[in-house]
Amino acid sequence: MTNIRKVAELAGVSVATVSRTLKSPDIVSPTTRDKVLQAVNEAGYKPNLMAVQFRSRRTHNLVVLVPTIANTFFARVISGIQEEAQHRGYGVLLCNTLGREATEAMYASLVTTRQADGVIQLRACNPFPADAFAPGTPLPMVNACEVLDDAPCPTIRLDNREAARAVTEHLIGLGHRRIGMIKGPRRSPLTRDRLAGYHDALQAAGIALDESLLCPGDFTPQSGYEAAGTLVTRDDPPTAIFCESDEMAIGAISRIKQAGLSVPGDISVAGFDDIAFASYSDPPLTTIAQPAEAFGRQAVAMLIDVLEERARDIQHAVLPHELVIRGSTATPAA
Amino acid sequence: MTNIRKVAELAGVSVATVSRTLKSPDIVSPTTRDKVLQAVNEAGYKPNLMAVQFRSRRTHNLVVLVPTIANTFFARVISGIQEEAQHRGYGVLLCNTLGREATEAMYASLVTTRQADGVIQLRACNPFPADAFAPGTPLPMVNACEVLDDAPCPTIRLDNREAARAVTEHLIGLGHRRIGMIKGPRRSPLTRDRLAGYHDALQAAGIALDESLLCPGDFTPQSGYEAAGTLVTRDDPPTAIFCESDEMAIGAISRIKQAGLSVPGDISVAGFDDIAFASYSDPPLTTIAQPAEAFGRQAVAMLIDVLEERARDIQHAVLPHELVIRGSTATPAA
DNA sequence: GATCACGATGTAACCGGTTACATTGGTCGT
DNA sequence: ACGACCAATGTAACCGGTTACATCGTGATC
Repeated sequence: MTNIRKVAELAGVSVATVSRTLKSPDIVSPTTRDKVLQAVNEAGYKPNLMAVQFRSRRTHNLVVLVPTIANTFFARVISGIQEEAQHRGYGVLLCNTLGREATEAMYASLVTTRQADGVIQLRACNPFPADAFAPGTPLPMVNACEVLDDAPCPTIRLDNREAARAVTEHLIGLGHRRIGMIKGPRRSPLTRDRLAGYHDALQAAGIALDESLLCPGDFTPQSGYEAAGTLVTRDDPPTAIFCESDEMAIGAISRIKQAGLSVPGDISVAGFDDIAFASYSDPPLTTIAQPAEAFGRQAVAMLIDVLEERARDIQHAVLPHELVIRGSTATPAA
Repeated sequence: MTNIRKVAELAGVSVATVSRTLKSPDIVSPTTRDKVLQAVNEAGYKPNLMAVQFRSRRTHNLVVLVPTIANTFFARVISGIQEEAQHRGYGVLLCNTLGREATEAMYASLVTTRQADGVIQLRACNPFPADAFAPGTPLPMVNACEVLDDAPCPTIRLDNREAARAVTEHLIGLGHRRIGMIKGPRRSPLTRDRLAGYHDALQAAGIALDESLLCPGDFTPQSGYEAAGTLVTRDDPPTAIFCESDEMAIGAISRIKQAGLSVPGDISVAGFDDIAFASYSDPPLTTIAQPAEAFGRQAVAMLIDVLEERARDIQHAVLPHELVIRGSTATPAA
């Protein structure tokens, strides 16, 4: 393997001069610079970045903890992360944690063992043990999408409560009074906030909450399919269903049709996320569009600000959402 | 930062003893082992893996070059990669290349600069310059899913020709004679092989090839939607369309319905991949199921075999596929 | 009792860069 | 002519582990 010493020998200079030529060319004389660069070429020398990183105590790698990469929404967030990281000269270590805390902790230890500089956590959970860092040190992490209420680090989120209120209000505006909801996982702040927004809208319209219209789900099409099954087979099915993710909405529509009902003729369905398939579903999905790629880009930007100590204090960003009305919601049948 | 020297001092032994206690505990006496382990605990010592990797010239990281992470099929492959890599003690550096050669080359250089040990390439392209490695050295890469014909490394693929033949034969068996095809990108071996399988089936059934029924696509729902538009607005639209990906099939179905036609009543549609949404589309998609996660797992296994020099010679694996018949294909209207 | 083998531990070189500090030689001012 | 100063370069310590080799003590063997 060609290393800096070989190049130095070849160029007839010291290793320091080679290093300087490559790192700060302006402080070596043009003559030696040329000699060195020619030797670098001749030897096909590429610095061993492992050594550079080891010496500089910086890996320029970021760990991304994603609950499930199979979710199209996260796939978009990751695209944004990737793009911004590449642009800033950082690499991305992607970790599919399936929401398991042990797995998250394992990957987070990439930071404590110096294999990565920081973590982007897409789930509401702090994967670091309490004593992982010296007190006073800012946590090398940002928390995006699903965020902790009292996150000890920068966060980037949507106003989920407001978004859910907007969707529900849209359904109420169409004339719906019995509105079901297919929720996300019980523990998730997303579920809690969206549920609160749903409540807000019902309350504002003077509609009493019917707990039995709330079904649990886990964001997958399968769970939407199953939850819709329980709603549809009731004696008094709702006339509209708000799903906390497009994937669940697509599963729900499939189940509703299977029961011989039409969307939106018999039941309106609204989703959340605006994934690519939302436009191609039949009918196209009314949903909340999230700036998924922006989540990723911003997360990287904020994390690097922390890592490179440009951040004065802990920032919290709220990104904009938009209600996108398509064909899956309509006035209820009389 | 606590390092091995602090621990050694604390335990009253040499750094070598600490290192040995952690790496091969059996060669130190139980007495010192206990002393050292206690010191490790007390100091909260975690080895700096950066240093370990630097010394051992092994990073235990794998680079994955994925054309687009937004594709649900690749998301599944990546899950498999992730799982197997974690199990084998390797990390995954995921790189969304968007099929750009320059981006691929940049990420591939993570290997030449010793930031990663090997590459899993999910596109038919060799991202390394010809002189990146000494002649005779096996290329630290495996090529999966879309593979090069003369790959200089292990490959894992599907028998795409046979799979496409099976789908087309299924459509012919239902009575279709005018079968359109929405293809993948022109340069891709996948496109070529699947097209060949389509030809095979037509030829075996004595159906003449109609070039005008072949439309280009790029695997996205959008491209399927557009391609279906050109097929559907013809004077003599096909009675069936074979799409080279489920995502395109879902786009195509959306466009066919928009034209006032029914699936499969007027036009049957078949896809390829069997993504999660395939079951929930309306109608559910007939498609070719690929063992996506197995692609990922096997790619990791074969790459590690190369890296750890267990592989005698270059292996090529062909994974099984399965025709899954659902509601989107049926006998053509009389 | 001297020799030897062996287990346990210490010493220090090494991986491949970066960089503080030392050294050299030349220019400039007085 | 002499010292101050500066630009250009070299020397070597350092990052934090691993490991070849040296050393030491103990018990077995002859």
